[in-house]
Amino acid sequence: MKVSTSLLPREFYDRPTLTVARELLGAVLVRVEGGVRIAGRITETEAYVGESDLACHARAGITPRTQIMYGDAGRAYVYFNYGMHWMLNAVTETEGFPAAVLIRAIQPIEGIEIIASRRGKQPRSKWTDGPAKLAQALAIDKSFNSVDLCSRESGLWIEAGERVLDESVTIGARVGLYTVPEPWKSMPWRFLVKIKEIASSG
DNA sequence: AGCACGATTAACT
DNA sequence: GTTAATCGTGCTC
Repeated sequence: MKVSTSLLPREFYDRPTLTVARELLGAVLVRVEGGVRIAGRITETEAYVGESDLACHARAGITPRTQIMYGDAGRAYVYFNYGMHWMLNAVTETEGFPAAVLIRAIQPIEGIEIIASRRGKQPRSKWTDGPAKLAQALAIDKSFNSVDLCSRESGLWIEAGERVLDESVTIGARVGLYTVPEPWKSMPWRFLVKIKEIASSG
């Protein structure tokens, strides 16, 4: 096992959001809870870019909820949805420009027992294959909003992982945007590692 | 102060 | 394929 630090630096996030969303595939989301590591390889992301993107929460401008997206890159934007689900995003781009990458799915690597205890009612393949599922598996909630993902202090960060080849990546329209108008609804800003790759590597 | 809605999931048919 | 669950947020009154 790799022991040396491979924490993704702030410069990684301070780039165009689509680039960050693409390159986060294969990176490792890490959560330390009571000294125990829970980690997973990121397999699906979506980009939400600026006030003009009507699917992005920042379409409403700066509010108490969205101000984190206007801040420095590399922080976590965690918000509540549908009355019961937490979603984890990584803030991207230069301070002042609101954008973030939604982390939609991971492939469990470490802390399997803990993930199983939280998600065990479901088949293993469904433990962390949705944004709210991985948040539940890693015990991520409102208390993680605005924490710095470029530091290990908060117990939540992202490490560099194996590079995912373009031929293993599927790009498509973001999902769940039922009432978002075109062209935003169909923007190909969703990135996922092909199922075949997930199955063969895990 | 009140209200409609949502970057979803799980349990139905 | 359909739908209920459930509450923070932002907009309207």
